[in-house]
Amino acid sequence: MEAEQDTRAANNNNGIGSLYVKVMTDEQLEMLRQQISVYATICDRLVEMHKSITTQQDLAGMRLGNLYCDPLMAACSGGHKITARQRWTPTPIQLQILERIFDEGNGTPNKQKIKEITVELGQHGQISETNVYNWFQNRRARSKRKQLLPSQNNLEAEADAEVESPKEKKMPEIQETIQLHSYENLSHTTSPDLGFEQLMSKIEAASCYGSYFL
Amino acid sequence: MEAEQDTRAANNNNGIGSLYVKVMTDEQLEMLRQQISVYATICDRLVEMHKSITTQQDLAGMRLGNLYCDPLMAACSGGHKITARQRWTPTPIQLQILERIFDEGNGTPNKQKIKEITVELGQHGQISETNVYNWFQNRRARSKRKQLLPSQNNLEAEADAEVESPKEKKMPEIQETIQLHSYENLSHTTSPDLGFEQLMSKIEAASCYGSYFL
DNA sequence: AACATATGAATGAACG
DNA sequence: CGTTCATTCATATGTT
Repeated sequence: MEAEQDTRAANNNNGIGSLYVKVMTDEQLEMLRQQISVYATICDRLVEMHKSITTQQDLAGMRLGNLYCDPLMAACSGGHKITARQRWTPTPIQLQILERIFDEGNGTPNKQKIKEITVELGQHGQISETNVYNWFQNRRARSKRKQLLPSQNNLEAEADAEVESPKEKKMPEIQETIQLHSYENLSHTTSPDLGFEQLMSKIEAASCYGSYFL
Repeated sequence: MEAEQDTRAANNNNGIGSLYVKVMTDEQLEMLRQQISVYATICDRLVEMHKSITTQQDLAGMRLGNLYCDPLMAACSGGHKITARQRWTPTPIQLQILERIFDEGNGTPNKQKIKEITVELGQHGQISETNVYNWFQNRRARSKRKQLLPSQNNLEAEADAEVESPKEKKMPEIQETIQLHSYENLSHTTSPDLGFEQLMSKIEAASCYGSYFL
């Protein structure tokens, strides 16, 4: 298919019959082909990987956590984009109420209380008991944490500040569960699968070509 | 397939378009551009997914075959400290097995059972009896709680959970490869990585164009 | 667009 | 066992 159009390339930018056709040189065309086929290959490989991995993972049953198919969502804003929000966000009013309840002290709301609160907040927006529950959990945890780290500094060690918390084992059994690792490091240094790195470099190459054409 | 003649004909802005060489019309060029950019986007997304997934997996302990440095590690003075993960995270395979056992009913595993399970899971990653014990405790508690808090509409979760394959396996390393379906379903509605399906359809679309150009 | 922060949610562990 | 804590993950939002 790339036989005889060299000639065209030569005169493709004269203003002749105004625009009539844009032509590409053989080389350009060829480059495009390569690029596309590279992309196609990469995609296939990636999809393959993704499937095999997710199959395993989903299989495990997890990872399906949060889907909010709020029935209301459909109703919201006259027949338009279903902005399926993936996580609940308290409305200002709800937040206000929550904060008030939280400040009232009274510690952790029990189940009954949560139900009540949920009902109350429900008048101001979609909400579930779980949301309320989580909110209090997080609120408590984070307010506590704030107290503890007003001025914390470490020159270099990043995340693992409070590393060793000497845990006592209550179970009479073996509790040799310590597991090492910082996954950041691992994932950066050791590639999970060899093919991936190669793909990445190919993608970069492709993008490189791409910058010319796109 | 049908395209070649047609597209040329489509270049009708001027009759002169009939340069009888293989050039690309604006439309074709545009199509190519779109195709490439689609591929680029797809690749990016896929790479992203892949990374996040493999990261998780690493996290989950896939890669910690090489273990924990023990108290010795503490002695590793100086700047380099291998950060130890403080809490156990089941690998997908372990999770799978645990879920299976849980679903089998049989309530709370007794000590003996826990020992057995621990041994079995130990083949797939570091784990202790305490971990197993806790896992069952939590699993039970939370599944019970879920009944009481019907608010969150995870309508699917249940159904999917029961799509368990009747396939029986004794060997823990057998991978069940079902449930791609449920994954896909989830993706259709709203899923954490919403987009995979869309990507797939785009890829198909791209391949479609591709069949012409490539 | 890369990076930072806030926060909802998930979950292992611990407590009473 | 039921409940709570602590940590982590993921996403939404904001900043440079």
